[in-house]
Amino acid sequence: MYMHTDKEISDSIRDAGFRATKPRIAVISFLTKSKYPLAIQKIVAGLKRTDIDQVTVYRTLDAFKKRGLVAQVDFQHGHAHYELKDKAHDHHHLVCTECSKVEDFTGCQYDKLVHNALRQTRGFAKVTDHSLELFGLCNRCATA
Amino acid sequence: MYMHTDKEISDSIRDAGFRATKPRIAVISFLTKSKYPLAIQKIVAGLKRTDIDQVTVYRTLDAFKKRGLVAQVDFQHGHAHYELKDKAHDHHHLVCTECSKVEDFTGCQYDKLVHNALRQTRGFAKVTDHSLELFGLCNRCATA
DNA sequence: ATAGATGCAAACTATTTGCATCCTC
DNA sequence: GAGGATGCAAATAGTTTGCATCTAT
Repeated sequence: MYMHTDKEISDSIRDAGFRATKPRIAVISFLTKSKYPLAIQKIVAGLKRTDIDQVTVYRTLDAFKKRGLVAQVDFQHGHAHYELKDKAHDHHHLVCTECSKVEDFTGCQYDKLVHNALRQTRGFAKVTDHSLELFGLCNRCATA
Repeated sequence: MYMHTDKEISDSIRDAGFRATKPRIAVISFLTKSKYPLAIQKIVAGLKRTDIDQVTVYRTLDAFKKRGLVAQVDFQHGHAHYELKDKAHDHHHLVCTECSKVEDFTGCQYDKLVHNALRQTRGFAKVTDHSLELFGLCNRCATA
């Protein structure tokens, strides 16, 4: 999702079928700058100078998620995290259960996984998305 | 997690380092009977004749989760689901995004996944758990 | 007997809804 | 100008905490 200028962001928002409003551009722009999935509160906090309401952030992320622009990620912290979806570079997260440190990894073999799952189950027509997280201990927490 | 009698369930609770109380036995026993991960509310509702407080269910599941007896699963429905962990038979879920139908599948190649992830990342010492869900459309919803 | 577990009330956090107003297309 | 999007207030849902009481070991 190589979006850097406001123009590029606006276009991708319109491509997804939405109006390119200031709040939406700001949310996407902010996510573009983050290395890792963010909690809603972090997004709202990061956007506080722009005076965007929390509710708008919720609605924006929800809408974008439905169109596949944004991924909702669960770190088992009791609230959702969001990141931009980069369809060309599927990746997942390794999360430290002690300190919440996050690192990315790739190579979940999605196609294989889907094929295998559809073969085993009988009641599903297709797979449209997936979530995969690994939980463990980072070096620091493992030795502490 | 082949637990059917109260005796077996009690023992496994004690093995995990807890006291085998009526609420805990009831929660595990109830989960044993479910094919799929359950929302807290479903568990509380299913246990209503036993007069177990919601808070106790939360605490029980939380404690069991920490000891690896129970798995917390995220279907992106806004609340957690729980199921017994069967260490010998790792499985995952295919979830219909329309009607929430769930089916299991196996074969995520956990060891490979872990090895690959630890090789790619530099900051992690070990992986202790994983979550994997596929989302799609069931036959009924796909044709509707 | 004693430490762990429970229940109840209350707090807190996360998320959703309704509606009048606003702004993009 | 019309319909989608926003902001504010308020409601709802999900989860956690404090503390007195209870109970498994």
